[in-house]
Amino acid sequence: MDPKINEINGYLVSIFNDVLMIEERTLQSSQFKDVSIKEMHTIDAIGMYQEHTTSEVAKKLGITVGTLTVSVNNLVRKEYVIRVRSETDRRVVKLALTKNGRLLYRLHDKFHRDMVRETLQEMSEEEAEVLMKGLLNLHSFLERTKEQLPE
Amino acid sequence: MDPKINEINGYLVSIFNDVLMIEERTLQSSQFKDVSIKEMHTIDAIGMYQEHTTSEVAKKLGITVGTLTVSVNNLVRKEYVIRVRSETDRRVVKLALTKNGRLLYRLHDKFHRDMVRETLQEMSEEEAEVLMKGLLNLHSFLERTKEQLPE
DNA sequence: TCTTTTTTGTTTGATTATCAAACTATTTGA
DNA sequence: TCAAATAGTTTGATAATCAAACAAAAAAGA
Repeated sequence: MDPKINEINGYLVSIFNDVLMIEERTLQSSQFKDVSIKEMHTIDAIGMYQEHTTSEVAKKLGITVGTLTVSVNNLVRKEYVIRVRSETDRRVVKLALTKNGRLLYRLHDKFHRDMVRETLQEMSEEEAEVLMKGLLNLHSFLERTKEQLPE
Repeated sequence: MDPKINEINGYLVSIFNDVLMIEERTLQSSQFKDVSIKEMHTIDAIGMYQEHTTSEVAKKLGITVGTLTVSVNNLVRKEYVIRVRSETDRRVVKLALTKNGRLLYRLHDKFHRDMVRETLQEMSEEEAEVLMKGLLNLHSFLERTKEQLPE
C-alpha cells in the first residue's frame, strides 16, 4: 500500500506544479502578458455568465475582500474587469468581465478542457469512470477536512 | 464526452484550491504560525534526506535563485533551515533543515499521505491502479506540454 | 422617525513573493 | 596568470496577502 501512496502523492504534487507553471508561461507568451496567474484565477472566479459580488468572488477564491479589491483595481485599470454598483443595494459591487476579459476567460478554459481531454484520450469509458471516482473520493475527503478546520 | 470533461476539470480545480487552502489554514492553526504555504513548499523541496544546493532547490521550485535566497534568509532567521558552505567548492551553499524544520516536514508529509490514503480507502486494488494510470496520463500530457513551451 | 448595529466594500501599513539586473566570491580554462 | 564562467547575494520594483481602520448604505430597534 505504502509505495502506491507515495507514487500517487508524487503525481498529484507534480501535476499541481506543472499546471501552475504551464498556465503562467502560456500567459506570459500570449497577448495577455500583463496578467499574472493569480489575476487569471480571479478572472476565472468572476466568470462569464452571472454577475458576482465582491464578497462572493473573494469567498470563492479564499482571500479577503480587501485583497480582492486591490486586485480588481489592477484588473479594471488593465481593462479586463468592470465594477457595477447594484441598483437595489448601493453598498454592493457586482463584478463582470469586459470583452477582453471574456476572451481571456475562454482561452484559459480551453487550456483546462484540452488538458482533461488529452488525459481521457487513451482511456476507456470504464477507466474514465474510475478516474472520476478517485477524484470524487479525493474531493470529498478535502471537503470533509475543510469542515473540520478551525474556522 | 463533454460533460465528463467538465466534471473532471471541475474536480481538479477544486482539489487544487482545497489542498492549498487546507494546508495554509492547518499551518496557521498549528505551532508553525510563522510559516507561509510557500515557505512550507520550500522546506519540502529542501527535504529531509540529502543536502541540496541553492540552485537545485530553486530549479525544483521553479523560482529564481535570488527569490530563494530571500526566502531562505527568512527561514534561517526563523530557525527552520541552515546554510552550509561546501568544503570542496566554496561558492556552493548546501541547504538543510534544522530539527524544527524536520518536524514540520514530517507534519506536512503526513497530511499528504493521509489525503491519498483516505482517497484509496474505498477503492479496490484494480481501481487504484486505474486511478494511477489516469494521473500518469495527465502527468505525461503536462510534461509534453512543458517541453513544447516557448523557453 | 431617529439612532444604533450590521453589512459591504475600500484604504492603508506591514510582510512575503517574485523577477531582473548589478554585484561578490570562487573556480575553471586558456 | 588572467579572463570567463559559475554560485549565490543584494537591491529596486511590483504583486499578493492580511488585519485593522475606515466610509457608506441598509436593516433593526426604540
